[in-house]
Amino acid sequence: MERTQQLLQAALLSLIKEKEFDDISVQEIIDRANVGRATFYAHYDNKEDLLESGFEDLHSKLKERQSEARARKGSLDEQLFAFSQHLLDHADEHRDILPSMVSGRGGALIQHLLRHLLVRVVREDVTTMMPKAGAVPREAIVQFIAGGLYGLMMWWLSGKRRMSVDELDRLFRTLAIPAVKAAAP
Amino acid sequence: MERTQQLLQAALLSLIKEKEFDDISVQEIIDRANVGRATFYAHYDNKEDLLESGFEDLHSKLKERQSEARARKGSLDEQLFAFSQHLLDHADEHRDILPSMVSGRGGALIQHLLRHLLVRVVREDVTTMMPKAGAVPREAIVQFIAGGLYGLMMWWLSGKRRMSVDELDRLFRTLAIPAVKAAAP
Amino acid sequence: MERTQQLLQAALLSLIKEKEFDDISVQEIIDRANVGRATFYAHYDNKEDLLESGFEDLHSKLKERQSEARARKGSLDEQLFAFSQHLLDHADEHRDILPSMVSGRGGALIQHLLRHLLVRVVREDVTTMMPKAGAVPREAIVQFIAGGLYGLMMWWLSGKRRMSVDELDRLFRTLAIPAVKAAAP
Amino acid sequence: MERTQQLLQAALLSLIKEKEFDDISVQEIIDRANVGRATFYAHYDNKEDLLESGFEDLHSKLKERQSEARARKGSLDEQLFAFSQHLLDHADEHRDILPSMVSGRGGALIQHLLRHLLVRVVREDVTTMMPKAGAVPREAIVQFIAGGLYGLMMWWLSGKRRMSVDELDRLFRTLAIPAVKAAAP
DNA sequence: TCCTAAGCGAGACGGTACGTCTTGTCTTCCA
DNA sequence: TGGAAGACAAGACGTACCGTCTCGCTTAGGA
Repeated sequence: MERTQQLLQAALLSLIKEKEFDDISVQEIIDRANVGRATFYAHYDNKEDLLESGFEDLHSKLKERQSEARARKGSLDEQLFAFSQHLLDHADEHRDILPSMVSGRGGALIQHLLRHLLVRVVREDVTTMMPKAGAVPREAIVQFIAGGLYGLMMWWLSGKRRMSVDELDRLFRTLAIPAVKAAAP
Repeated sequence: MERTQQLLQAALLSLIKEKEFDDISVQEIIDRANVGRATFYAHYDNKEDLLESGFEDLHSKLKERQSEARARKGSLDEQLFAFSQHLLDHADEHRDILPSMVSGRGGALIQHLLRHLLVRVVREDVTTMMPKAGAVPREAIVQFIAGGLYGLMMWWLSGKRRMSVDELDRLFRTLAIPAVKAAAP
Repeated sequence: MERTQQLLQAALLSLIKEKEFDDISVQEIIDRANVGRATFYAHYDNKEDLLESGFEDLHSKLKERQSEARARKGSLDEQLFAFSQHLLDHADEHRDILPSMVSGRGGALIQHLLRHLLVRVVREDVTTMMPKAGAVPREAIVQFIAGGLYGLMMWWLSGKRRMSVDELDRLFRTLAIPAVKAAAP
Repeated sequence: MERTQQLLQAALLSLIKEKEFDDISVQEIIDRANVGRATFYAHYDNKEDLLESGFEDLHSKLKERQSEARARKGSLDEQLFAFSQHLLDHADEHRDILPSMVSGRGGALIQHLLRHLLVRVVREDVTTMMPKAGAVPREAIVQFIAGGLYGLMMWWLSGKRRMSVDELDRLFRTLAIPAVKAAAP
């Protein structure tokens, strides 16, 4: 990745920890990244585009780990949703982005992108693990599970009570695996 | 509800079918509603506030129907998530808002509000039907189910293939009820 | 004249005494005038337009005095170029704009506008005083005299040696009146 | 003169016939000249500098012809302003630059440079022909005559009616020589 | 013949101003 | 007296251009 793009990504990330995404201006981003305005627009269409590209990078990283996990042996239940550990770890690390996400005003886009990311990751998992469709369309399962996981994550991250990554992972599997089994026996 | 507020709500609704929420300016809303600028700001803080108030109204309506449904006898499975029919009906009616929602740019806030609405509705249901918490925190179930329903709805509404309200309702229950049962036996 | 326009005119005038016209940004003008950016552009196309409007106002004022002067009796020589006194007085008052005019960079436009102003004023005078054209086209006389006056003024204003308005006026008439007489006997 | 400088001069000249000077960007100049950006700035400070250098070259050329003309015998009236023929010829050749000069916006700088050129040329002439100052300061005469000539030229060049170089030259002398005589008998 | 150095094209970059747009406040004026 | 009309200050937006800078490529002269 280019130096400039890294600088911009980092600047946005650091700003997002301070205020809502909508309240961040392009000027602030480029000031913090020490980058010219034109340069910013040479790389990204607007700040939304910059944010999106960050999620894109995360997606690539997750996808990679996913294949690695699948390469390792294990029971079906273990292989299913093997990405969740890495994902939740990552989320845990970036907990301080949370304030920017809870509010509907500035966080809406971030939430949308996160959900979109989850859908794609879950889809890749479900597609691989359950090659043939059952009574319930596979995409319906994907959307349900991804949505459920998203709900859990938002609740977990914004919860006052501290819950470990493992605990949440277990919760997720407790809820998700029966749903999958019921839909595709 | 006041005449002015109705005019504004209607104007926004009609505009939302034409373009994304973010691309709608206050000026356009008040022009279409034949309302003065100052009057708009007398009733709402900003256009987000106006949008939110629409969801608030919807919530009240759903809540009402929910209690009615619960008053009627029926199996536990029938009583659980009894709101889904009404909700999906409503969504089906407003299918034309969809284009405004799929895009991340302008639809993010609408999506956020819809999800928030679902969480509250599901929470009311789960709280009533399952008074005591089990191994899985009740709120986790709520968030998982609401998120899953949200995912299903987005998929259903934007799907090319036309699927009836009943069909989707059945899908939802197939996926959700096993999850709940697994979490709170 | 509107309050806003006056504020903007005054702000520009005051800035022009500090730096060259080209180095003044719209932002500086509106800051000093305590006016919003949009308001500026509602009244003027750009800063050049604002500058031009100032010269337009000056032209109106000069034209008025010109008719008054012509109403009074006097020899032909006295009536010819009767505006010069007022004009030079005005220029003398705004001597501090000079630094902005000498440089070719920022002053070019101001000089152009001043010359244009002189042409119009001289034309009105010559047209009135010499109704019928001679061997030399009347417009040629106008352009020659206006250009000459312009040259004299620039020299006078930027001259180190202080010369009174009256002295310059006499110089101008010494040079201009023979030229006119030679062209239109 | 270096090849690069010639290319740049030519590019600017050709562009100036198409649009106003202010609307020409450095990028356009170097594109047309097939020259790198850095190379441009190695030779000139900015596009104004490039334009100015063109006038500088013209000045040298005129000065040369001026001395030649003075070397030839002739009446005083013939020797005075002997440069005018060559100057007007040159202007006539470059008539197509005119549109760029009439507008105040982009033409202001060109006009300024032209006037500056005329002042210098006239000054050299007057200084040589009238060594001792009279009642009217010699510089005042220079400025008046140069300004007048400038006015005449602008009128001539932008006039719809086609007038020959000789005709204009005669007009100029008709107006200028009496003025000089009146000032310095 | 090789090698260094200068001159140049290409173009990325930080910076700045532009003119447009929308926001939320405030004032005016009409019904 | 309430609300439509709209003027306004504030400020972000995306675009355009500037002048600086760093790359390689080319080309010519000296070793």
